[in-house]
Amino acid sequence: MDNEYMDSRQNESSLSGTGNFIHSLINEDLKGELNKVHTRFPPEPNGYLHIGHAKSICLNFGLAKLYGGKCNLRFDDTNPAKEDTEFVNSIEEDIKWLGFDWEDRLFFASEYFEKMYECAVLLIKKGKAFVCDMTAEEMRNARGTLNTPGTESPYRNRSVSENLELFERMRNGEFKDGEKTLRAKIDMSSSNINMRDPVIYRIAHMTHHAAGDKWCIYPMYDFAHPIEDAIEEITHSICTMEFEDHRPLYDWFINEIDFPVKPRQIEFAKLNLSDTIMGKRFLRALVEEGKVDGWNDPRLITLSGIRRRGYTPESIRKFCDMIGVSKANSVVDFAQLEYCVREDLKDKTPVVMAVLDPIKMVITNYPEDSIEMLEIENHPENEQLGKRKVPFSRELYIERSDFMEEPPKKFFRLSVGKEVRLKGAYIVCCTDFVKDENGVVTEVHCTYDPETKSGLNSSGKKVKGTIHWVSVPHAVPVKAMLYENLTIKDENAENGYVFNPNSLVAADNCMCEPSIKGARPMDRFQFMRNGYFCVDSKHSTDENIVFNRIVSLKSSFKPNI
RNA sequence: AGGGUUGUCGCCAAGCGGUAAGGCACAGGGUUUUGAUCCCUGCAUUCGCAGGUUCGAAUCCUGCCAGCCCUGCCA
Repeated sequence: MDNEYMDSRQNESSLSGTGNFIHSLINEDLKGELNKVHTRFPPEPNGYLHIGHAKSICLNFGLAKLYGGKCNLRFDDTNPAKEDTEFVNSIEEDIKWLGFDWEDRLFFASEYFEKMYECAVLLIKKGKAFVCDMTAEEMRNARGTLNTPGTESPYRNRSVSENLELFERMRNGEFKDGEKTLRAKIDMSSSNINMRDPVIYRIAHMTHHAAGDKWCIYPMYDFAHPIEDAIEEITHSICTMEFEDHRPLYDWFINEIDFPVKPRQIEFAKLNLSDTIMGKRFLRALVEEGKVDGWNDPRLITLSGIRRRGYTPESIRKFCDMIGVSKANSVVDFAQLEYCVREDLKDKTPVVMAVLDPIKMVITNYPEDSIEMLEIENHPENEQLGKRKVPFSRELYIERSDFMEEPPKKFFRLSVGKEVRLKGAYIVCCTDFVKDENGVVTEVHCTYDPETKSGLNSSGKKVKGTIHWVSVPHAVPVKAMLYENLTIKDENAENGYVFNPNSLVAADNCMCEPSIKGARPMDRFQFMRNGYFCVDSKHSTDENIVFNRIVSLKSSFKPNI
């Protein structure tokens, strides 16, 4: 490696802040024989990607970028029972959306089946693998336990030629599923159960999503993965902690098959998010029971769900960057993810006024038929976002929560006798209000001060609160989907959580200023004081716009004090 | 006859024998026509616990303790 390369690498490294333990390992490797970094993201196409996968994607592609190397996308499709082309498509889409590019390096483990078969034959010839006739149950019983050694298979000492013949017959479909397996011959008394003569090939008469019916024997992960890595000349094979015990096996195959390049497996802790379940089984159940709106329900932490919710790829990358990489199993606070979207959205998202829970405000001293078109900036700081005209009239919708009959101290909004500014318009003073027979406030009456017009305030009046509003005759009704945690804690539940039936609240009467007309799916807005919203890509139409709340705004307002 | 691995602030996380970075959260204060943003300020005399080595230990040694993973023909 030349010095120039080293220098640029270190500069990049220092730019990205403090490193993690994987950087240290790679740096050490680079001081030795190794002169390149080549990683891979190897999903099994058996489901949808979630934010935990994003961590791995950012790690693998990020490492490649940092070290001027490459990262492959490889589908680890060695088990036809679980895999489907539908998932390879969604996975590719999710990775692209996240902003990563595998260029021309899209691979499938199934492309290597012939090579893997040859490797198995090689092991047999070396006397390091044998065909076993034990049933799954027999094998389980012979495996021993965590505290006791296993016992050797009675078929362990078959001759090389018999093993060769039997293995070929396995491939030719002469045996039924489960009738025979190919096993590595290692050590039945190893304290590492993965080393107790693990199965490396099983029989499965099944159509493979990519290979079709070409094969009826399929390699196991432990055997296939090191071979896949070696074929692609992966230098650092990064996986999650639960594979730590498999590393000796990984190395065993690499050494026995004697690949010229020796990829190194490194394990890191997978992501856990507070109050969130990543498990496929849990998610699948919600989808199948119809409790959520498909795999891309905006409450789900699948990448497709999070995307539909309105999270940006930048925010996910920032998040993955921020949480770091270590071996300690940990739970990241969801607030950290929310911080990342707000951070990404705050400077580039136009602000509009929308009232989630409207009550009518009547400005009693404002002329009946008058309409003013007020010019309001689209963003308080980012002038590039321009301005827009917003109609103002005698009757407005305001947020129900912006009026209180009996306000607590430090309530900066409306109550009788109190003043607020209507954003971009006038300061109004509440004079009285109307209640229905149930005691529910239905209307708030105010008077406005013409001297206080936005930008032209000659009254010298200052007011503590500014609220948003929408002109009644111009209001565009929209639907706003407000989300809470998908799950709630329940000690009796299998994984400590159950579905939260209140995780979705639809604000059906949401009233929006007319500039919202024409909003397209995936357009994002800040609804002033209410949070960031994104036009739903599934249900929104030109006539009936549906919004998902991505995240609320932070608030230091403490009611009830 | 178990093995592997982890333990640094409420939550992430640097730290690699020279006297505890940073972010999130939280709390105060300032600016503000979003109770937002922005800007200050505060937030671990201590690193799972107990010993030891050392002038000096979160870092090295010994012994405990706790969490997580492993007995699929899943990945």
